[in-house]
Amino acid sequence: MGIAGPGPIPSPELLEEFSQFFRLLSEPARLQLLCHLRQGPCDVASLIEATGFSQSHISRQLSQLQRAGLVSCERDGVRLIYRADAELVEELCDLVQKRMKQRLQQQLDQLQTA
Amino acid sequence: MGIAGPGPIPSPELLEEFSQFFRLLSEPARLQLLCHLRQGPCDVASLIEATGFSQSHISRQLSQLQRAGLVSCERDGVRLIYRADAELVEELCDLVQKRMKQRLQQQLDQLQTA
DNA sequence: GCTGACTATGACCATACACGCATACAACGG
DNA sequence: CCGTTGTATGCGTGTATGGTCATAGTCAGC
Repeated sequence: MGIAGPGPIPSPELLEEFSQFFRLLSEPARLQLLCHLRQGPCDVASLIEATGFSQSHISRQLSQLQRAGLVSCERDGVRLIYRADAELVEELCDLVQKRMKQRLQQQLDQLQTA
Repeated sequence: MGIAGPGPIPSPELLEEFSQFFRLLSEPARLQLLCHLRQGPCDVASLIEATGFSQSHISRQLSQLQRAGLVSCERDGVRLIYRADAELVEELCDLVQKRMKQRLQQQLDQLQTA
């Protein structure tokens, strides 16, 4: 009885929450930041260096991820060290990736039988 | 070694594909359509009736979902019957929902110990 | 072929938001 | 206390896209 399973249609509020969550992952910049942080905790300077984004942009994206609980940070003096919190993102991406492979394989098969 | 796991940072192209996929689910309207279709195959008129969206809007959203392989359709005379294809969406939503419960529970616990 | 029902698409507007710049705020060292 | 460094935020801009209306396309029956 998940949001997308058989059963009553979820309330607009619930739909809104789900969509907001997925929206977080719908931006390459944020996914990129999450990928870097999955390598291990990281300070903002490294993220700037690695991604090429402006400091302000990164700050905003990280705070969004933090509000969703996907990322947390601790101070080291004046710097902030961020870390990726949930393995949820990995699981989600694994599912999508599996599905992508599947679809590509199907298309391949169709080309070969034709 | 998923996109978000430890290992090399995924290419921009891959990040873009993932984000596009998640973007599909980042819109309440599309989630709503998916929810309805999970109840069973459905023609467009019913979707219009159920959601209150305009015909053109629904048509666009469905074609987006179709391109991603989340939905497919067959003709019944002049009408189109759509059906939700992947259980992927359900799995994704289940994961997110599990995570949401978890976070809410944590917040509850914090309130009770304080 | 013509008509009527259903669906897709082009044109358009309004809004959301990514992104950068400048600046204000916070924390350490002198 | 003041300068330096690092982070957050107000503001402006450009772009993407949700949503509607009008219209063109598609299919079945007469």
